[in-house]
Amino acid sequence: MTQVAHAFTGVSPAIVRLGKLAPLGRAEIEALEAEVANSFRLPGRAELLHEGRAVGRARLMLSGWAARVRYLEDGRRQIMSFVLPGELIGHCTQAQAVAVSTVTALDEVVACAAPAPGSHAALDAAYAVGQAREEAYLLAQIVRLGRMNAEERITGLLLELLHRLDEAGLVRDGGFDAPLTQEMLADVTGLTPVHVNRTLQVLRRRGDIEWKSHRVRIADPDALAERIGFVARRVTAE
Amino acid sequence: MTQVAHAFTGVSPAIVRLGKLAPLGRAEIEALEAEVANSFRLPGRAELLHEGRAVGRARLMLSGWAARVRYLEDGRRQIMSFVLPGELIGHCTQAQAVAVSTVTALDEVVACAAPAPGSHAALDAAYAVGQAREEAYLLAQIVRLGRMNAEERITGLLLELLHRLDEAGLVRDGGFDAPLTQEMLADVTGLTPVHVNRTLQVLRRRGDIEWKSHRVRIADPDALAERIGFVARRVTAE
DNA sequence: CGGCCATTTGAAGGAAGTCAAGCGTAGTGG
DNA sequence: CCACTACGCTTGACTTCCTTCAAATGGCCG
Repeated sequence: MTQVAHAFTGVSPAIVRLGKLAPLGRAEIEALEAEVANSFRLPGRAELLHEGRAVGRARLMLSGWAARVRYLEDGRRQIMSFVLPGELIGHCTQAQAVAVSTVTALDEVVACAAPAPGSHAALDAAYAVGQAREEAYLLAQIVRLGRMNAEERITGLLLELLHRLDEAGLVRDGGFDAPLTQEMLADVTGLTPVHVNRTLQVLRRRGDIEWKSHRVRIADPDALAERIGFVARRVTAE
Repeated sequence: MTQVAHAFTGVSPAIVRLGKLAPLGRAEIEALEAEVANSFRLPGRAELLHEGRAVGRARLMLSGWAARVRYLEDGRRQIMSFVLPGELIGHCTQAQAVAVSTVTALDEVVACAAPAPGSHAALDAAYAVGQAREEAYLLAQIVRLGRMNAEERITGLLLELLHRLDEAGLVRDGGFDAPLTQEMLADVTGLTPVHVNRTLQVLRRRGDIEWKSHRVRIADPDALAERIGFVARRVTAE
């Protein structure tokens, strides 16, 4: 973990996203920036949290993607969810907490300590909303895996990612950068890499998506959402 | 919702289970019993929470089973998780919270208001642990649906239920009562009722489980857990 | 007894998995 | 500059697990 300094522009997407969960005041932004100044960088494959080990202080993802993963004894791997810029790792209200899942960096990740809860009410609100969202993402993932076919799983996931990244301002020209290989996509959708490949081809030929060298574009998100019945869930009344 | 009174013996499993999450003192037990005295009864199929609607006060399941469900437009149904006696419904730290899933009673359910957080430290600790467990259950469900075959999904789920019910003292002779039809089991495991039926037959013939008229017995839980690689996750250091 | 619901069974089809090989491209080192 | 490697993507042939459709059986209760 190397200490590095960042210009505000480099890290702002994360704070932008956090601020959308609950409106942050001047004090909260300052508390965040103080932590951002001490952000650290992790290479791909590094572990941010290890299942069964004590959860230290919560961390805030500033850039890069991480994944909550679990391995079966015979090597099967399941990615349970992604952690994107502006999202928290290891946030919990429990004292003696132990990580329930390993969190692995998928590419180079920049993160910082999350300001401790209890000091800023607005930040606590954002944490609470963030936690509720995380739960909603897990539920959506369960529905994808339990009741959707390969096409629906992939498009549903991509639409969710589009929404989440959009909130962090990480969507440009209707597309986003994703550090995902087809194998990772298989591990998150519960499919095999081969089948993911074939399904992507169908989606590409049909003009639904473009996916080239880690850049994903969805032609018509609303139409696609309509077609597969995707809904972005609210976790809070306005 | 009819108001009914309960003898302590009728409701204790729930409190027993809650007390296992964090040691409760005399004051907490009394606060719980005060709420239990106003418990209410809901028939099967009743909704305890409706997706998209405001979450009122959290409730504590005293007896019966509930399920968090989601329907797709074409009628496909997915049960995302079960809520068992001693577990909370609608607990969240957010102010303007909105339910992220509908919760439906699977059979007759008795529940009461959960004592509000903030008044008893030990109870808050139990809530926090309960929430962490709930997350762990969702993650386990994701792994089952994403990377396990029919046999593993069913046995894995049954082992989890055995553990959870055992903590509430609801396991007798190595078995428990489950208000589940094979159709519900299909909806939770992401399979079809027909395939659940065939898989259960295999498990029965092999002597792994008995399942007759809502009574489930697992012959050798430890051996079965070993075989499919089931692990009950800790969420807290001892 | 008759109706209803859950379970069971059979036969056939399909979505996704497995195995194995062939590409393309980027990085490395002689 | 060109092997040589490594990794990710692509393709083909074949298999399997699970689904679908449809009908039969069994238990429970009015």
